Amino acid sequence: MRHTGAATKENIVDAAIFLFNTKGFAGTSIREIAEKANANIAHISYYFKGKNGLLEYLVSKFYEDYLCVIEQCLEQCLESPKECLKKVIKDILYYQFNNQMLARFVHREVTLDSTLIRQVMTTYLAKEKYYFHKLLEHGIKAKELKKVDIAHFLAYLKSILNMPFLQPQYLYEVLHINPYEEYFVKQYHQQIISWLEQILFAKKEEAIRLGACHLLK
Amino acid sequence: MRHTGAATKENIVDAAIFLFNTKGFAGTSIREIAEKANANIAHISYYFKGKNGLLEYLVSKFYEDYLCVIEQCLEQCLESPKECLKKVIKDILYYQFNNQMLARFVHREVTLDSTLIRQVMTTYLAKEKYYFHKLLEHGIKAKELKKVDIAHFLAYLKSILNMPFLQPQYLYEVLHINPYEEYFVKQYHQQIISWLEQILFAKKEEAIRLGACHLLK
Amino acid sequence: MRHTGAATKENIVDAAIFLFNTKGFAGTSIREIAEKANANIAHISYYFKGKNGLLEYLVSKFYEDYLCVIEQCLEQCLESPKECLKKVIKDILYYQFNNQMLARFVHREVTLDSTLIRQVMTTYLAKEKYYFHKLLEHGIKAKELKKVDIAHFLAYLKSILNMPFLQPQYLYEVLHINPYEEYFVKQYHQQIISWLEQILFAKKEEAIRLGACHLLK
Amino acid sequence: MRHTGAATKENIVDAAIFLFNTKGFAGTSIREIAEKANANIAHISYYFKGKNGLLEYLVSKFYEDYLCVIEQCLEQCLESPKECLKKVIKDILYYQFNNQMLARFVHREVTLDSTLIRQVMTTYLAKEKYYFHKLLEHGIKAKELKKVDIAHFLAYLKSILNMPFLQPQYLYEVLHINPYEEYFVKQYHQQIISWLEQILFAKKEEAIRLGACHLLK
DNA sequence: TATGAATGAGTGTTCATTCAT
DNA sequence: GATGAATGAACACTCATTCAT
Repeated sequence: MRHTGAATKENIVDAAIFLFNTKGFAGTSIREIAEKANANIAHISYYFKGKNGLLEYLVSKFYEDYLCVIEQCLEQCLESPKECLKKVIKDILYYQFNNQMLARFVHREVTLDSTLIRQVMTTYLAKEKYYFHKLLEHGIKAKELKKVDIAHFLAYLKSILNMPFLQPQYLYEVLHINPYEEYFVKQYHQQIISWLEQILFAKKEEAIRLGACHLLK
Repeated sequence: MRHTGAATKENIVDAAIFLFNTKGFAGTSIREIAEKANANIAHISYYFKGKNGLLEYLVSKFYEDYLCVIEQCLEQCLESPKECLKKVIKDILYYQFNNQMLARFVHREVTLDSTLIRQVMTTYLAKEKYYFHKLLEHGIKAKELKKVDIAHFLAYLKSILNMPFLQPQYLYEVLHINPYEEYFVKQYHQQIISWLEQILFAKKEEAIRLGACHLLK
Repeated sequence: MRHTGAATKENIVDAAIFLFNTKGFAGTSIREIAEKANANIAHISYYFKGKNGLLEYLVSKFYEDYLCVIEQCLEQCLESPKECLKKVIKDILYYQFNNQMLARFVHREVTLDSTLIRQVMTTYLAKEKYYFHKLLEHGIKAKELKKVDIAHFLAYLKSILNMPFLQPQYLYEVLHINPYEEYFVKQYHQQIISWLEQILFAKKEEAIRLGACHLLK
Repeated sequence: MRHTGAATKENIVDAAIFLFNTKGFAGTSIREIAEKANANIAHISYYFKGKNGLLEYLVSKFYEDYLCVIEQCLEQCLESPKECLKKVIKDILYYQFNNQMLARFVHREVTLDSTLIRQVMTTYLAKEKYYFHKLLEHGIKAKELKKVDIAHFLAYLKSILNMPFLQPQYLYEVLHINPYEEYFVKQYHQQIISWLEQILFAKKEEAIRLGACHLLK
């Protein structure tokens, strides 16, 4: 049986994502991938220049699309920084939800020490940080956002944005939250917004109320 | 040359933690561990019943000590749930800080799908959840804590408690925060407390102030 | 240097037969086989799915050809059961003689307790027994053969058919019979026929003679 | 728990016989033996000078007792060579029946090529051959036995004497004869005697009858 | 371009033995 | 004398990759 190159490549990608997600990169052999993809073992080296090439391909794919999502947001968002941040958060959540297996695998693999990972750090995550940094800065200047420590806040934001996709089994089996159905993202999104309302977003009402109080004195 | 068992065993554990932390469990060979530990390869199977036995040993060790930390807190904390929660958070942070490599490795490995992980989930993490659940419930009843969705809050809390230890290189290389020096924990601890003040802890002052305001009307 | 598959495979089979014959299956390592066959160690797993696969292959090969020999005999033998039996015995002897090393190894290995052996028992040896049983029954019915206990006779026949190939060194070193040269088979074959003449084959002459005696009375 | 040396040694011997019988010498590890014998692994090297020492011990034990059986027979047998031969055969059968596992293991191991086996050949089996040879020679001289080729007859005799103990599973599973119960030995013994009556023992009756016939002419 | 065959390095594990106690 | 710990060699096997076709 002959496969068209494109289909085979796609099959390999899908199989790799599934297996890397489940068993980790180092814990998966290209034999397993080829078998699951109904492809020849040599295809992997052929298309992706080896197992590591496949890893690079998938990680890059994830982060490139990821950055695309952010960039599209930033382009469209001509409104306030706050609304823009809200949209970015929502889009990132849905992007990760729609690529759950890839997301889990990449987020896990990114915790290792390797040259590939260092590259990712300086290429994609630095860029991501830049976007967020700019957005937050603007928001703070515009007094839409509280004066928070940006670095710490980013650590905070990243951790809650990634957590459900890095540890879905914890949510599912321990907390009895099902992160695989769409209802979850909606709910989790609202939750994050609610947290940000308290932590990040400057509260106009309170300001007004306080002002009112002050006036009464 | 004969080594004493205890020292060799400890060397293996240390080497394994270091290497698993750096390269992942599947990415590390027992030969590397033995070499780094200046031990015989057979020692690993001898002491830990194979590579998987070593994994189980380390994961169990981490979580047992982890639960110990929580349990000791709960025993000592006869004060308010809120203060108890604060102490638990602080102790967990410092426990993870003092076992950074082990923590990173375990948190990463726990994102895989395997029977070992499932055991950990149902054994240790279920217990941890139980402790937190009880604490939060009490706090909410006592009106020291806001009425939050406990499951979602736990996801939130866990993610920010673990994040710096799971992804220290992100902090270090992207955010330029150094998570390896003690100053970081102190700061991060305060940060978390500050977040919780806004999200979880019922604000007495505000209540009073609001009350005062009300009186003024 | 690349070897053609067929040649390498054959080399492995030959080396394995030689070494298993000499040192036994469990006493031979695949390294030795690969070395003797001038093949890569991985070839053995590659061609035969592991050492056990190689064992199964050899045992099956032996018994399949063995049964073939018997079946061909039975097909051709349209004469008397007695003559057919004689031919089967001769062909089995020569088949084993021509595959001495394989025969010794298989006969030895078949004395172990394992699932493989049990399969052989129920697959090949049961079939062999069926053929012999049928043949003997016919012969007995036709009064060409004496009324012997078939099961016991089969045990007897098998033991003398296999013995020289299972224990050639006993013949050679203790009895000073050389079972490796063709002269031996010829002689041993005659010997067996002579034994069967006395034990199994109904003696026409005697019957006649006795009859004659009887007439004389 | 301390074992007395003698008991431990016996346990090891029993365990070794059982396991060697089942899985073969090379297929059994001293760990398994020690475990089954509830003994320390070091005991085996300690008592028997290693695994090979244990092998030698068991093989020697088997053949020494085996020769003892024959020698006792020969001493007691002051009657005719024929009756003596009958008794030897019976005693050998029962000796092997009473040491089934050891017999199977030794008979199997003796089909290998090794220096140990060569020693056994020249030490015990040569002696056995000598006894049988003498006995047969006497019998033939005394015209109690037919003039048979002694070497071939010995091969024949050995094969039928050993077969049920070397391949009990063939008897059991293929021929549906149970070689493990005492009834079998009795029956098999009679069978052998019956075969020998036809092959080896000079037939007085026939001689007489023939003579009678001759007279009648 | 696509692929089955081939490969040597590397995997985790088990081995029989030795040694200090 | 008896034994638990220690050991290096060997085990069967799988790995990712390469190569000729």
